[in-house]
Amino acid sequence: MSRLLPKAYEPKTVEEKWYRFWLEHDCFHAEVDPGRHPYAVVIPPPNVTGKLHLGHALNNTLQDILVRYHRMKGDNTMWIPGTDHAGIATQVKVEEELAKEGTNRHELGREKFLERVWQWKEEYGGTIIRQLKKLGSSCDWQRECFTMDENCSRAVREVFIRLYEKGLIYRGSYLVNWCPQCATTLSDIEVEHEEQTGRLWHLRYPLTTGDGYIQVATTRPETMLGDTAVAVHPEDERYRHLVGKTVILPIVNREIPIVADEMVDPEFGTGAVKVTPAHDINDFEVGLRHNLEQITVIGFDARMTDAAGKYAGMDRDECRKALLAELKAGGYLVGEEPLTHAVGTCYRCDTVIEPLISKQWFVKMKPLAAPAIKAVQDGEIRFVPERFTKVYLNWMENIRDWCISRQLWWGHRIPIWYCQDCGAEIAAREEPKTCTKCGHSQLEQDPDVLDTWFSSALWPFSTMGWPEETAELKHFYPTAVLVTARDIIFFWVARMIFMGLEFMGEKPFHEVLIHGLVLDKDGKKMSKSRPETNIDPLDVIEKYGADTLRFTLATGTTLGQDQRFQMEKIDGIRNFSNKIWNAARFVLMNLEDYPAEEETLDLSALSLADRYILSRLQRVIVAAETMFKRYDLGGFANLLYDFIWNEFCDWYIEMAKPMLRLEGEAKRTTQTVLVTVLRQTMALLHPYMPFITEEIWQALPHQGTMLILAPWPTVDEKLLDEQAEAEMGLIMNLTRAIRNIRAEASVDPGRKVEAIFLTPAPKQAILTTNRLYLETLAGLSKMEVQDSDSVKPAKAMTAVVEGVELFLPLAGMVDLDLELKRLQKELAILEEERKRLTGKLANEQFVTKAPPAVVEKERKKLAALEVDYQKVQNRLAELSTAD
RNA sequence: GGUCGCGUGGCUCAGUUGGUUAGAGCGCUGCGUUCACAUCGCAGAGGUCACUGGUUCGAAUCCAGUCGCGACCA
Repeated sequence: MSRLLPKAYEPKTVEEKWYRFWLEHDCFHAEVDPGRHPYAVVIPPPNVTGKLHLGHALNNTLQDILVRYHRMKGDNTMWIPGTDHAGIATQVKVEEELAKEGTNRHELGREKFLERVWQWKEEYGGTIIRQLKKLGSSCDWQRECFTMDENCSRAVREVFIRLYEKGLIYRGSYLVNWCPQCATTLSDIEVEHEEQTGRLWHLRYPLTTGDGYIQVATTRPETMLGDTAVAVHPEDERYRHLVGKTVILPIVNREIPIVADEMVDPEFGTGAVKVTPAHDINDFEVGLRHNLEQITVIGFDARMTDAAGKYAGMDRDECRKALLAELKAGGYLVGEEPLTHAVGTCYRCDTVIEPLISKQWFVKMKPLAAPAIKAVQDGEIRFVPERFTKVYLNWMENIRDWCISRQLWWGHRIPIWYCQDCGAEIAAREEPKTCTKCGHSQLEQDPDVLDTWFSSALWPFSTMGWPEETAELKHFYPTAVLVTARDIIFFWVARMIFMGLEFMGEKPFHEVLIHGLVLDKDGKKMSKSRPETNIDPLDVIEKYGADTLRFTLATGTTLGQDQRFQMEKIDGIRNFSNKIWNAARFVLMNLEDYPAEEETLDLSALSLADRYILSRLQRVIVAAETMFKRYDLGGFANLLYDFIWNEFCDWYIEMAKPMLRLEGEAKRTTQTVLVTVLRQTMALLHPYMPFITEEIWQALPHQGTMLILAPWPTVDEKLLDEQAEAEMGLIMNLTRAIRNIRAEASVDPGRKVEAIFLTPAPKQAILTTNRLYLETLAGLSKMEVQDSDSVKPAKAMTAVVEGVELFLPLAGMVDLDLELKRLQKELAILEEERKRLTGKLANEQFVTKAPPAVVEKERKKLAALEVDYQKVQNRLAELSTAD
């Protein structure tokens, strides 16, 4: 490989090259190996027809970071990828395609339609997988799964049958969420609640006795045709006398009772509500409690049914208008007011949901929820951040039975057959030939399919071959961590937990890492309706490279918090990539005479800068350990950014430059440190930016074949060097002080100046041994180091840094006024801080109650401050008298 | 209505169990093109940490309340 790297980093070719290389060397694949510590992750399977969006990019970046980190740490790391068949979403797409051809699924028939869906899947299903690869995801592609493949399908049937046989799956009549557009039921969580401004109509229902009315308030007047009661709160004084009486339902002329039920909120509307058990979930429950008739007046097509009398056949919205007109004419409509309320809409198509009674399949949840609650309460499964535990528990504890049948064709067909002769209901793993009851062979399978989430709930074990007792399950289950966004806790995380506990007898994962959403630059959810705010991650990868996208997303991550995505940020990280690239170029350019084969780090030969940067590197390695444990991936990314840019590039490389101009051991040691630090830094950064780090690592002297499989850096305690960090700190502060003076005095940047330092002996040594750094970094022509009581230069710009008095006798350039102002400003700052500290230490309470270490620290601080303060003050006095 | 989160320099955000003079990136100002990088360097300006009260020797951090924003559940 050429060591002549281009001046600017070009991600495209580099990324393609290394991804291919890793695949060719099978780096992502893991085999069962009982001798090694397993680390398994299953991907949240994206929608098979989907395209990568920024949410996926974040989700998979985080997973890949964890996976690459653990792989380098030596764990037997396996990341199972795959896709979800996404029932409604996929079916809708294919139906759209059919519509363009002027046909539809009913004309095609079920079998032909499913062929089309599979065709579609073959054609477009690979898209998201290819995109995941572009992101750099190091998934074990040999283990790629699909929720409709043979393995997963078998697991689905097995789970269904076992639950059925246990009595935990049943078929029942219940009020379900019906989407008239998608023509299917939806589970409770597939319904989104949208705030809408509607109206609250007040209707009066005449009492049967003829002596008055009861006034009800409703947002859905058209459902009155199916009213079978009026309800009031049992303790509502206004209505107590009416409970038990009946009213005549206007227009319909049905006599219906007034019942008392706790469900009614006396504060809302008139305090009396109409009860429509067939069209509202609360009313449905009231109906059950009071034995009310359920009259379905709206059908599956969102049109009024025959039970609606003369309104039959009318669309629900038209019916509302017509009905209101008639009610008004009849004097039953007594008022209306605007009201914002939550309306249930379909999460797919946004159509307003119609609650309807129908026969559906349900999973009985209470028995399954109990262990799932316990596992989390006992801390066996840990949510990160912890607060999501509550979200989960809240939902689990109030869970209702799960409606799992969907009136779709694309999905796992419910494994139930009905005997056309005797009506028996047969659950079977394979299609039965004859009825188990009557022996006849006229069997018909239930036409419905299962909720997509039914199959994804089994994902952690179905992908490892369950119900077979595979070696994979034994070794890799439970998986280590599940990484997902918080909007999917109910849909998926919760269901995996109870399914895992029920069928594996063990939780599916130890930890759940919940990350936030990626919002647009205005902090709004990205949506199709505002395409201008949508950023396509593939465009970003194309332009800036996957590393940049990954690092941008990673640095923006704080535990569980949403992040805004801004292109300015991308630019910043692109610059960071370029910075790394050029730092590497610099190191490589200075390695011509470097004997890579004999690389050894001789501790006794290290310069202060060497000791400093090596020590700082150790601190980064230490931080990695604790930050990864806490899942503070964003924090560690920022730490690396800072270490690389500020400490390594801005300081160490600049200090290395003069060293590299020397000959012999000094140069060689510097080369060694440059290589060592850069190589280790590339390792630390690799989980975040796999491509550029591999590219650089390969170009540097190294051992082993590739960085992706290189060992994770470990701390070398010998290199932790507090003293070096402190001494370097002094050099850095003096450098800054000199630069500051130079800038304020407008000294030409190219001009070298003289500097005199006055300080007691211990610091003199530090300054003299490290004079090369000061001279180079601060632009000094010569420097003198003298005792504190030496004669001070009369005309000079000055500063005091950590007890060191600094003089720059800028011949002909010293502006006395400017200098006085500078020093006065400095003194004011010191003065304020001195006051603060003196006050604090004078406080009896503080000295006695604060921890001694804290008090001691403050004392030392004050002492050091006093010195500087005095010196600045003296200098000011001198200048004033000299004037 | 319930639960949760957020409110920190012009903008976007960090801030671990309360303890240096509250940090970063972008933006802004001034200077700078020979020797890794102008996708850069150096220097600098800019914050009563939403508000009120409380706990504490000490609060951006803990508690209570108020206001504003967001999410989820009902």
